[in-house]
Amino acid sequence: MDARILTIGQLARETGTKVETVRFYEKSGLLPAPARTEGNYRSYDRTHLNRLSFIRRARDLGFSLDQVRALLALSDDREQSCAAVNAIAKEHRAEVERKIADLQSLKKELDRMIDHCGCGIVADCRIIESLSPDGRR
Amino acid sequence: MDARILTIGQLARETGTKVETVRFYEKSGLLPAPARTEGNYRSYDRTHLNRLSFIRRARDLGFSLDQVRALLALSDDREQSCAAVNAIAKEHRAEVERKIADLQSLKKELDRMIDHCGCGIVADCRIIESLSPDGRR
DNA sequence: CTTGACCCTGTAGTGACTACAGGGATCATT
DNA sequence: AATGATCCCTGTAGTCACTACAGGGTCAAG
Repeated sequence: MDARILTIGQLARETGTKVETVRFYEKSGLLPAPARTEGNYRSYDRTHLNRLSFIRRARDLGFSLDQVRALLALSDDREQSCAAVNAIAKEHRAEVERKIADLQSLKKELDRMIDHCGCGIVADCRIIESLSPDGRR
Repeated sequence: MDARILTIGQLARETGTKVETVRFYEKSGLLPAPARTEGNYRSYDRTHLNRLSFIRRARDLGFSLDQVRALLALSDDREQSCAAVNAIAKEHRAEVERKIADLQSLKKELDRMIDHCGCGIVADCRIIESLSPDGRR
């Protein structure tokens, strides 16, 4: 067992996290509260480092904190079927796909607005016009 | 001038907005505070209806409230050049493009994870593995 | 001892809403 | 006039995932 002990600042730096965020995760129940030094400093070991890395990785992939929470619980039970893991990941992927579709549709509308803007004065502005009810203001 | 007067509920329904959101926009300074009835109900006219429609439309297109605020100010000055309007819209479009690219990259990673998941038990789960530091837990 | 960096807890803010709570107003019906 | 349903009011707090202080303590090096 790696006996390396880390302060919160060290843990944060190693995982590309802010100190405040680490404390937030602890408060949120995602990261277990660590032992403390005599000076009341948090004292992290490799277990915490691994867990925080997992959390950050999942967050970077856009999983919500609740999804991360569920994934962590699942990953703690190694004999469990990974069907639930799969389901979470697939639902998340579906959501990402929806967001992409929404944004692409949105971009098309913005393209239309911008490409039709002759850019003279506001009174003749096609962007303002298309934001206005009935294109009449 | 259309003399039609609307309550907040009517205004909200006509613009697909929640009553609370209308009050929020008023508090945020986006929508001017309307006259009041003797019973202290808000009393909206067509000007407000037009303005709220503009706000909703811009919000639907993903403009931030500050961007909407700027667009409203620009649209109130009809002799002004619409270069500033154009700039706001283009910046927003660029942001949407960035988001799309991010999400597409993210989706690729999720695809990779999910497609490699044999889905047996957690100990062999490729999703959990790819979330874990060094793929070793 | 001093200094600078880090740590602690608690609180509040971000952006854009959203949801109460408690109480008043309005309208239609009886 | 009473009643019930619906709407309105203000104020407060919550959502999500952080983020940024404020005020004070700890640690290590000089």
